[in-house]
Amino acid sequence: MGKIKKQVLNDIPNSTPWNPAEQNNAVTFQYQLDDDHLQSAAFLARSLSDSNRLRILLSISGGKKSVSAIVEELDLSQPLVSHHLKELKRSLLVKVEREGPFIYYELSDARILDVLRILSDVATDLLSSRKTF
Amino acid sequence: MGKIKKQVLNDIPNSTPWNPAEQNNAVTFQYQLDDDHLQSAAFLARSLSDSNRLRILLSISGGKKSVSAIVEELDLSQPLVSHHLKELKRSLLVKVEREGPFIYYELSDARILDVLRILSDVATDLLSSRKTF
DNA sequence: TCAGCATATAAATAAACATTTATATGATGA
DNA sequence: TCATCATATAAATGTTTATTTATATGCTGA
Repeated sequence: MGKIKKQVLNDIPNSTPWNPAEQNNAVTFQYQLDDDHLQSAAFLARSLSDSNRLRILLSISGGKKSVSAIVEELDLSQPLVSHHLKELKRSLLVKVEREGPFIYYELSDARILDVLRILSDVATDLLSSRKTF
Repeated sequence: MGKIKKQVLNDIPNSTPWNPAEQNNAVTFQYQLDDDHLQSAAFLARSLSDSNRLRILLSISGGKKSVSAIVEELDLSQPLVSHHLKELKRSLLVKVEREGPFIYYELSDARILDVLRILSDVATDLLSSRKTF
């Protein structure tokens, strides 16, 4: 079954020293996640909490795309795509670039894909081993 | 007004097999993230989108804790903690265990901590040029 | 049985959110 | 300039959500 490669997590840049420890197939970090960090994480998680937004993010993860290209590819209405792009811009998850009448959007940090991969894996595992509930 | 059944993680279809073929060459992706997986990821992300819920998750990430212990530690009202724990249980992110009058909750998958770490790091980097979102 | 503690649930409220429909803004070429 | 395409914004709507207050349920010892 699919597990994300560990070196993806090891590649995470950070300025704090850390001691990884194995637990449940995950690298647990022992440096602190204070309330401010949790609030930032919650804010970004909120941006990732809509599946249409995730479809958009994935669509622009391989390179910049115009709004109309996204609209056609995902079969969503143009105002809806613009709305979600605005939200994603607010959370700095996309880079914007104008070229003539076109406006191009692009995923600003590829680690978001790692997050989505982990969440998807976790969901799969939780659903297959839900013996507890 | 027609009541719509609240979505639980189990409701999300996960029967689509992994596709070992690679098509997204931007990042080290091993499997396809199809719409079902994105929906699962969005569902879990939604559970992580509240900072009080993240504080609770972090609080029970090192081992099981009773509701009252969480309440005291985080200085939140008991109904609020119970409410959030119910949401976390709905998304299978916590394990529950009764012991006499006490009910213990525990993080069910440590990879969630990796997700929070990454999100926090990404937020820090994205915000490096400003103060808040 | 009852009292008391631990936890869950219900009800109410205000805010946030996703989506649709309609309209506005802005760039480009004729 | 005008017409048209690309995108953004506004308004409206129904839904979800976080939180508070109040009450109910469940367990245990006396």
